[in-house]
Amino acid sequence: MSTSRPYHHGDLRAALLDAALDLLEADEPFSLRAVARRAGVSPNAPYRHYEDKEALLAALATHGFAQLADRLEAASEVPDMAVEYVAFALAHPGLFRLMYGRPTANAASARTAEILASRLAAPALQIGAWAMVHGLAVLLLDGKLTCADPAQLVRATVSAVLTPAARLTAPH
Amino acid sequence: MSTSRPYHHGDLRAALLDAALDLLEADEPFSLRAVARRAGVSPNAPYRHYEDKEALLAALATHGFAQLADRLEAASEVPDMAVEYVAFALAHPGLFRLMYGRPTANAASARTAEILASRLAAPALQIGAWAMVHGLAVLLLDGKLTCADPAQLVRATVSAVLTPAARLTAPH
DNA sequence: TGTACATCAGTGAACGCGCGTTCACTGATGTAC
DNA sequence: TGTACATCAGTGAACGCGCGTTCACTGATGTAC
Repeated sequence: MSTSRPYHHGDLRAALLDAALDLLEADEPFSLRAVARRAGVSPNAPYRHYEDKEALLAALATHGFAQLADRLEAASEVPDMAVEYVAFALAHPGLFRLMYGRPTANAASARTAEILASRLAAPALQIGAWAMVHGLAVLLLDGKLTCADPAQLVRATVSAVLTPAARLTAPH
Repeated sequence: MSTSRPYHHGDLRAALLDAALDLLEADEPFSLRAVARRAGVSPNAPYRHYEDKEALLAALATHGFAQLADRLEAASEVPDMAVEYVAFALAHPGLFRLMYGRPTANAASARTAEILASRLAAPALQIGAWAMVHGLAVLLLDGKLTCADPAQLVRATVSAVLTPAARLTAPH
């Protein structure tokens, strides 16, 4: 990668993904043109690598879900997973919203749900835990809940609500 | 209100709110122009009644929160409130998203949170309950959870997760 | 090793679109005398 | 009761904008002979 930009980019496909993530991170208005602009490329260069805007969005969502699933998998206990989930949302608000705000990419989200579920016995508990953690994330993102230390809030909430419930259905 | 539309509308302010709600209900792309169109009025007629698009959105959000709070207040038990909350979101997806997806209107949302909270003792429980119910609503709206009978799902989840936890902190 | 040429990955200009908003206007209403 | 006039609530045309996408193109790359 010399300093004088060559005509051919090298790996524009990846660069576009990065640029798009940057854009989401910066909370700037998202558009295909803006992505191209940030990648330092003409407005229609992306069409060499993604069929249309939708295709780029889908790639972003898939990427996001993979990252989230990795973080969740690395956490062994339910409270840690909850903290990771919310931390991911707060660290990448634009990406998180993108991931959940679109009809497709359910295959990508399935792994996330599975991982979360694998730590809890009863199905109703799995759904409840996911919903609660997701609700915390969304309410924090939207400013309906404010909190200086979100991780602490998540731990407190999980231990007040979830752990006793989980205990009731766990084998003793 | 004669059949031949008079030059003066009569109550365009309210009609615009209705048109906007219709538009949200119909899940059509929301714009000030679309609202005016649906109200049968020229593109800039709304400016007689709302300072700008933002002002109309704020009025919609306030209206939505008032309606939601009324429904919650009418429910006396926590599980019923949870069902109402989710039912409202599913019945008015566009409005619900609008309500929560904007920085302002926190005063309007406060009443909702208070009502939800007033039924539970510990603060962590209040937050957890709200988060879980909100999470269920959002996941259902976004198609990440699918369910033939959402009300049943909400009841099952609440009774599996929330009630035991509430019992643990309630005075006996 | 050298050259012809197909292929690939970019450019830059242009399209049509709907948007929020502003402008100058006009028809209807209601109040003062 | 009748009229002049200020005020109000609409109209219709126009603005500048950024968007997604298409078009015809061109510079760079790599392969066949």
